[in-house]
Amino acid sequence: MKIGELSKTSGCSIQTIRFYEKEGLLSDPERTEGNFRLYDVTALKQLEFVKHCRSLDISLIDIKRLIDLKNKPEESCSSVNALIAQQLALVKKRMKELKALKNELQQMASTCNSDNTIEGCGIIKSLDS
Amino acid sequence: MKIGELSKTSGCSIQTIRFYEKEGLLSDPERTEGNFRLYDVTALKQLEFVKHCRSLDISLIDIKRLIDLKNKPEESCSSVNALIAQQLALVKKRMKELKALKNELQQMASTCNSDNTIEGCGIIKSLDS
DNA sequence: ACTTGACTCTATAGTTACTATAGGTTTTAC
DNA sequence: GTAAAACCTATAGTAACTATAGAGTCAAGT
Repeated sequence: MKIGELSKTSGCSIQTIRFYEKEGLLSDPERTEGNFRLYDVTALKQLEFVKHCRSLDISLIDIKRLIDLKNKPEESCSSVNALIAQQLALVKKRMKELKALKNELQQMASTCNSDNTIEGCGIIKSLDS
Repeated sequence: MKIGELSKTSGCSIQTIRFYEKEGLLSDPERTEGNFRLYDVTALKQLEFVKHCRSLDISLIDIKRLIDLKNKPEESCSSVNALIAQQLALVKKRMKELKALKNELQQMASTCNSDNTIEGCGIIKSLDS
């Protein structure tokens, strides 16, 4: 299949596919005589692997590491484990931050009386302090 | 004070201060004869306003909007309210996403037996599916 | 008076993960 | 045969900074 079909099948935009290729996350595809990229099911699977990792917010560099690890099936998977654990720690940290944000924003929102002018606005006041 | 002192007092890096100025979040400061930026307490307050907004993950564009609103003290503060509400919605949405991420990552992590090889690694398997 | 070092200046490039565009080529359908 | 659709590469833009290069300014010490 050509890139347009891969794009539709995978749900990745054409530019994103070309971008992943340039970043080394997808192997260089075959080309037609006219230089069009040609993909097979293996390429689709590669792309879906990347997509799944991205949906977990794993960075492109880490995805590359995972791909490299995948290609060494006999090695220990402790590095895979470590990578996922690190990702999990990152997510937990961000969640904690967002929780604090949410609290402050809710607190602020509650101080705003929408009949008021900006002059007396509780939100602006709390941002100023 | 000069930019170095403002940087230390505020906790913002020098480059960030210059960047905020270029983006119009801080008013253009006085200059010494030798073209060094000169700040006063007002500038420090402006910077702290920006910093506080950023700590709430409010985008620079929205901070600019808030600053513009601050300068119209007689207007209704409903737009301020709307902006904060929108920010809150954003944070809530991201929290929901992260919660789902966390669950999947935890689920994945639990399938990894660190004695195993990559070949049999449950994490890689779930990423492949 | 001179030099050294700390501080500042502007302008530019790099970061992440894409998205969008320009300008050109190839293929497909009628 | 031609027009539209799909494809190609290369480059610039996004957000919010951070880092660098190369130059100018200023204060202290000799």
